[in-house]
Amino acid sequence: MPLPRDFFDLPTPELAKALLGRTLTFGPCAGIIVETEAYLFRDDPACHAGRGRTARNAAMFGPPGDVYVYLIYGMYHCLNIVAGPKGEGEAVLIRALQPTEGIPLMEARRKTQKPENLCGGPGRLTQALGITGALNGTDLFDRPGPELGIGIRRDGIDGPEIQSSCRIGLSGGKDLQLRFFISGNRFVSGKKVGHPMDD
DNA sequence: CCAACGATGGTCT
DNA sequence: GACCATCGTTGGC
Repeated sequence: MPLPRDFFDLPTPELAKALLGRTLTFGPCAGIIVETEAYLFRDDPACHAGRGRTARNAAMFGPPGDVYVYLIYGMYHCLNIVAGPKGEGEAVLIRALQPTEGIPLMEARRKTQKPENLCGGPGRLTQALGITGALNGTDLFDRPGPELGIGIRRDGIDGPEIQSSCRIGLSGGKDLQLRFFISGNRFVSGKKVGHPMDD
């Protein structure tokens, strides 16, 4: 079952937690979301939308459930789900998946067979699923076909135990506890930072 | 195991 | 020209 449109109306940090344990699909590949980060419009120096709308971040100002994809370090794409009230410019970064479907294709794209390295990181999971900037500004609901396009299903891990920590790879906003992940899941990235506080 | 570093290109000042 | 919401490799322990 795809998640309903109003599922994405939760406050952004709540949505970041609610997405954990759900299944992200793209084409023949799928995985369970095990790690996310929230980016807020207010008082968040790391948020791309924080200093106004530009060509790059325009998709962040769309309605919740839209997709925001950007290129980082000239070679990797990062996948976000737009959140918050429309126009606020908030989003949830998808940081890691537990691969469940289309694993041979992921292995070919990632050039590795090590399960933790297929989707364990924001750049890795987009590479494994074949997600590029072409998806920027699309949404999770209007699909070209039943098994095409990007979507999020309800099935996966029920009632996961969630932990939080500071976010990864930032210069500003390090004090905010806006990274969320499923406790003990081996596919979570950045285990160095995994010193969390409970939720 | 882990720290350091370079690749690589779009975006913004 | 500086800055990245990253990752793979390298070289040390």
